[in-house]
Amino acid sequence: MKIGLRHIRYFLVLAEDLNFRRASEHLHISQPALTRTIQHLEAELQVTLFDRSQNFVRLTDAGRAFREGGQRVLNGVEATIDLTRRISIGEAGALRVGYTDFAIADCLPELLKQFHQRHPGITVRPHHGVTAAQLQQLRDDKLDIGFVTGPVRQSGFRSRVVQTDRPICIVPEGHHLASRASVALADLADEDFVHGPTEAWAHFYDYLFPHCRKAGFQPRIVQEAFNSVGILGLVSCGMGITILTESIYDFATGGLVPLPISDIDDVMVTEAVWASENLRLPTQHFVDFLEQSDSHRLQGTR
Amino acid sequence: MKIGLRHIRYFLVLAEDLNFRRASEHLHISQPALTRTIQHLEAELQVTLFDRSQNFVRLTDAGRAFREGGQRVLNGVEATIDLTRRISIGEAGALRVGYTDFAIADCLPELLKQFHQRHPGITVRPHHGVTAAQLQQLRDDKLDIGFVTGPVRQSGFRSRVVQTDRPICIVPEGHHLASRASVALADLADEDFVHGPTEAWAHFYDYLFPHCRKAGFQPRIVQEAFNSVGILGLVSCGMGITILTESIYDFATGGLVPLPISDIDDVMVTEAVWASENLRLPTQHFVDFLEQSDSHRLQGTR
DNA sequence: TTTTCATGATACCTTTTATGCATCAGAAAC
DNA sequence: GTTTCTGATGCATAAAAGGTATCATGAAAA
Repeated sequence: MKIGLRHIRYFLVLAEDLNFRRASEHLHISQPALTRTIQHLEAELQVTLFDRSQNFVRLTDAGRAFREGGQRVLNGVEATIDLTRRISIGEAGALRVGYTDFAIADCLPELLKQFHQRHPGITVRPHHGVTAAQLQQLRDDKLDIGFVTGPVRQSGFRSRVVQTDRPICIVPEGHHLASRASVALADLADEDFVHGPTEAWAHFYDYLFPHCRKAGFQPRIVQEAFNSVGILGLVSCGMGITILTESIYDFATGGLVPLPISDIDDVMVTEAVWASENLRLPTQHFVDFLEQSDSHRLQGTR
Repeated sequence: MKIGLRHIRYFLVLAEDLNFRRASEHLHISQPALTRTIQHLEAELQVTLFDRSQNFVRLTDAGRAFREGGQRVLNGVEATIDLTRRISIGEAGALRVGYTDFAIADCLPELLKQFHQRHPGITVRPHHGVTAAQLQQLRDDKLDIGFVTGPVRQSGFRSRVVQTDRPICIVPEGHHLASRASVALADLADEDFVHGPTEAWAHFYDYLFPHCRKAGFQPRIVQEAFNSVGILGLVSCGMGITILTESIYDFATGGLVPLPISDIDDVMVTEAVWASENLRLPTQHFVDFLEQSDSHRLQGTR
């Protein structure tokens, strides 16, 4: 015969009462049933857990150890059952959220904060990644929600615009354009550009380069940085100029001048994107949350 | 029906195999028995743990959580059973050891180190206390073994001499006796003495004062310190002289001069003392250990 | 297509385990 | 003494777990 939770439950009540009859009443079983269960437990352990006499019952040293361990076990079982139930109804769980530099710089912090308030049991696990990487991770079920540079129109995904950014030109202090109130794209034709990694940033440049072509030039890339912070750093030390978004610029530490671009009318969108089917419950909750929050605060914050 | 360890064991094997038939073979039960056990588990939890199809079985998110928790529970049960068994045969446990300043200054560290080598599963819990306090704690079953200033001849206790100390006189550097090679007790009759707390140190002064009386004087106490370190401190800053043991003097930081006392022949004994009956297993092991170690290194080390 | 094979679920019966009732044996209280 | 606690035991019953045979379904083979 094997030890089961029943033995531990009975044992703990008896260890509390130190009286077979009273413990059996608390357990709503007969006294002989309790006596035999404890006997079986002791036989299986090959350990005497209680010193019995007609006058008193008390724990042995081994019994005390078993009480501590048994209590921990029961607590563990209860906690496990509770967590499992909560996960199954979507009250608890983990949500793997991907984000780009553009998303984390603007809408994401507030969005995640509000989501956490609504679903405090769901742990958000953020993963930084460029758009292409996030889409692949979504396909591989490595990610539940991505925040990417849109628009995303691949099949198998649904998406929702969460943020719009107007691109701005960023030049170092002292640059010959720095005193201008704004620039037109054509003004930048002869400038040196600092650039993000070409492949990884494809989604951003897919948006930007057509505008440059329309203005009659191909940006001259002189430096490639690893990420947006790196780009701003290279610009601030005079390696060239760049085009990014206002929210990214807010992260700059100084030595930079932002210039509106007069002849770009459309905006760069950041979208939340998720698989179109077989959503895990936390993901479904996040999608529902996104759609609800549309009624309150819509799209980009600037 | 309630969840038992059986359900968890079966579940974990199935979560590993993800195949009812193979899992049932690993469990040495029939496939229908496993199917029903898992059904009962899911019904009791009100949670679907496995996605089943004719082609594959896989864990749900909730199932993954239950697997982690269940594994922890089983590990906890196993560890608890193991510890309980080891305690019951005396392989593990706790030993509450009391000690005086005299004991800790000499024999105790080596003794405990050797005991730990022989019984690595037994945790020694040291409790500092003067002789009287330790004897009371032994009576109250707050302590298993005491190391006290002997001799102890109260009924209900057994004891064994573990250390003998020859008292020495300790004077500050520059004291008028400091240049002597040794002193006789009578030489100290007019000195100021620094003293331990009278009541707590009764067992030590019961040993010392009769010698003084025989030499024709009652020590003049000018300062009472809280413990032996305090006594040495007060002596070193010139408040008076004291009589302690050589092993205690080894703890002094400087500014002190030890002087043998020529006319004290007997020694101060430190004894291990324990209750004479109903010993806990760790205590019994320690007593056995003490009696064995007598054959190797006997009594005091100096 | 049809057949075969492997899967998990069910039905039915047997075995094992747990429980309750009645009772015993020993110590303490009266 | 007698009563009244205590925990333990014997026996019958109920509940749980297990085994065998079989079903339904979908994938792979013929």
